[in-house]
Amino acid sequence: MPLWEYDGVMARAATTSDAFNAIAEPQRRDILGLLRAGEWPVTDLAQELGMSQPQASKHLRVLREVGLVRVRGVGKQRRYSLDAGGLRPVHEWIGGFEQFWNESFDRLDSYVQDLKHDRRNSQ
Amino acid sequence: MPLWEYDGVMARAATTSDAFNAIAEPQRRDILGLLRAGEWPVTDLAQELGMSQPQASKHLRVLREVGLVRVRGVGKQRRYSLDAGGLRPVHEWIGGFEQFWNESFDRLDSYVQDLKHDRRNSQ
DNA sequence: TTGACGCATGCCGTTATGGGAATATGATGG
DNA sequence: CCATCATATTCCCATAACGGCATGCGTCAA
Repeated sequence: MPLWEYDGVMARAATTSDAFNAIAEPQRRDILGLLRAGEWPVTDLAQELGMSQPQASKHLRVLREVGLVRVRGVGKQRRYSLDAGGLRPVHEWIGGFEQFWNESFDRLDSYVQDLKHDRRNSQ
Repeated sequence: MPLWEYDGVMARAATTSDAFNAIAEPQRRDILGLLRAGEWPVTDLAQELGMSQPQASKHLRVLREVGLVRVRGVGKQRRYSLDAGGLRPVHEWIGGFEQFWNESFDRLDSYVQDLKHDRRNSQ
């Protein structure tokens, strides 16, 4: 049966396919943070962040695939650098909620007012 | 053996425990987006977004646990509302990269310059 | 109290994911 | 070509996470 006709149980969807998911992993955020300081060869980066070399490579692969880092070969090394542009969509999405942060307290406050009101009316 | 002495293979760590992970799921982002319009009872929300009621409840639970939504019982309904404050840490983290967005082109440009240079020298 | 409605949970099946360990691949210097 | 350093990939394990489905639970009206 062709894949496009498959109608069985749909399990978990792929998640390491966009910036949102890439930065959901703490270690990948650490990597990005480190890369703000400039280029890093994998081994140094792994040691600096206390992770194994394979793990570093794997995380870097994810970051590469979603376009958050770039690589450049220098001798036997592969130096990774930041490509922060990929974070822009996330920033913009979050930006759509910025106006609601300050409202939070107001809403909570009016909510509390409602509670008081209800209590007054029921005692 | 007590959990704290367990030293076997450490598998995947829990991921639905903070805002970063909560918003990594597209449907949860949809829910948050919808909640900007105000309070929503679960069923309406599920229908509006084309997801099953149980799925909506499950996603809402995650959002509740990481503090991105609030609930309020109204009759038999449970009305969910936005608690955008939880997005603030994400926004701040991303903010730490904002200065690198515009730099991106410069970096890419100098990278291209290097390439040209290398080609000139090797032909 | 009994239905009915609205929602939360539990269970199952499938896939994704992260970590460790071992191994493959690539580039460099001799 | 060969040995070596730097990385990437593969294999395996354990478990988290999603979706569908069935069911439990709480609230309200009759």
